[in-house]
Amino acid sequence: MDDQSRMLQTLAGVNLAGHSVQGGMALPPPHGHDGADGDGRKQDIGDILHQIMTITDQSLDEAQAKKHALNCHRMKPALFSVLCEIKEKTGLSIRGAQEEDPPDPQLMRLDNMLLAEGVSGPEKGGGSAAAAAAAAASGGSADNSIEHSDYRAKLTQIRQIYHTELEKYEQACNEFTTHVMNLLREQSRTRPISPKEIERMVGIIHRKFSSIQMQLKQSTCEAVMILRSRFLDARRKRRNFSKQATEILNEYFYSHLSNPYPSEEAKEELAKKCSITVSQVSNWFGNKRIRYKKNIGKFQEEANLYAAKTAVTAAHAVAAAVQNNQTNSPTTPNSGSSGSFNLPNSGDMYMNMQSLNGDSYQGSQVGANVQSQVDTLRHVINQTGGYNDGLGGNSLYSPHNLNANGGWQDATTPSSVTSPTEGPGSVHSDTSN
DNA sequence: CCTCATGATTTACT
DNA sequence: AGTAAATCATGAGG
Repeated sequence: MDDQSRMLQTLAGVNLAGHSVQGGMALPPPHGHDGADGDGRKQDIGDILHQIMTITDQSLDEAQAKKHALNCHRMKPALFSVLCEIKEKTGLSIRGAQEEDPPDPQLMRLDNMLLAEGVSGPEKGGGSAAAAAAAAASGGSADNSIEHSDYRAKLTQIRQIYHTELEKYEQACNEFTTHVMNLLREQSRTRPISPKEIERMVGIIHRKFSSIQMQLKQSTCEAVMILRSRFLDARRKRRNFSKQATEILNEYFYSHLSNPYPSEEAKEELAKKCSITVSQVSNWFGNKRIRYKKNIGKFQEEANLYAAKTAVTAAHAVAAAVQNNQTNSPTTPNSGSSGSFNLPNSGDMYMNMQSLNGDSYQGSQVGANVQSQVDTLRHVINQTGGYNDGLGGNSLYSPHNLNANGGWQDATTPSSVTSPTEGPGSVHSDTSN
């Protein structure tokens, strides 16, 4: 105790020497120390410190009286300031390092996720972004609208709970902070509490509350994840495409059997025609290709069926095209329909348009394509109704489209497409019938 | 209930 | 990023 008081005394002396508290020191000393200024002050401060140090040893009444006396002491402001400074310095040296904590990566992750899911962030979102994304992934057809609204409703519920809880915590945090601040301000009249210390205390409170907030965010994220996984599970519940859609897809597939890889535009077009999404079209073609390749025999009948169908459609198209060729200048045939892809039902020559690796055909190529279409028709029409369903090569659709590796022929140089004597996609057979 | 068909997902590859 | 291949999970028909 004595050592401590001596130390404090020294510190007080040192600090007081060069500070604004000097103003206070200029006042006449309380106990009539009229001697040398420096010595008198030191003695004075020493007395006060001694009183402070021994205050706990005294009885309550006595201490109360002393406290009051100290409070009223004219040296009090100066001493208070010094003590604050000492406290500040020792305090800072102790926790200086942990004062500025970096942004918690986990909290950032949670924040990002909540933002992405539309739980936090602007009200308008309301998870619609996430729902829309999920909708796009799930197909976005009308069938899923019920599930989407359900998902959205649940997400909104989570969002509401999250926000009310967050608000509650924030309010509690603010109330508690102001309470503590008032308390500290009040105490600062009797204890050396600097504004910085109050600030630090507020920081501590905020950190405590933010940890609660993090828990809230965590559980909200969990809830969203559960909801999402359930929604994704629901997505798995598949529904067969409509007969019409399957027909359209099959028609395209079998008329492009040499290269059944629709371009992005073709996929979009098919998706529109079938009222499904592009990814569903991709899925369908992926499944179809692999299943066709695995068991060509099984698909033979189907292939022939669609070949006949396509041929009949193509007949109309060719007839129209030929007529068109006769009326138009041979140098610019059919230039009007360039780039568009139409399904056979529309009566257009979509097969030709769509050939050549999905590139839009050039006007000069149309002549050749028309020619090939005519050839195709000659073969196919002759064979209509006469196809066999054997597994061998004597069928309308032969597995010649697949190369030795089991893959489809190189799309960039499909001989069946470029050859003017063979229709696109080898729709016709090798005249085995 | 069983089986097959089929849309969707996952994984690995390029 | 697009695809093949394997697999999952459900729908439909018997």
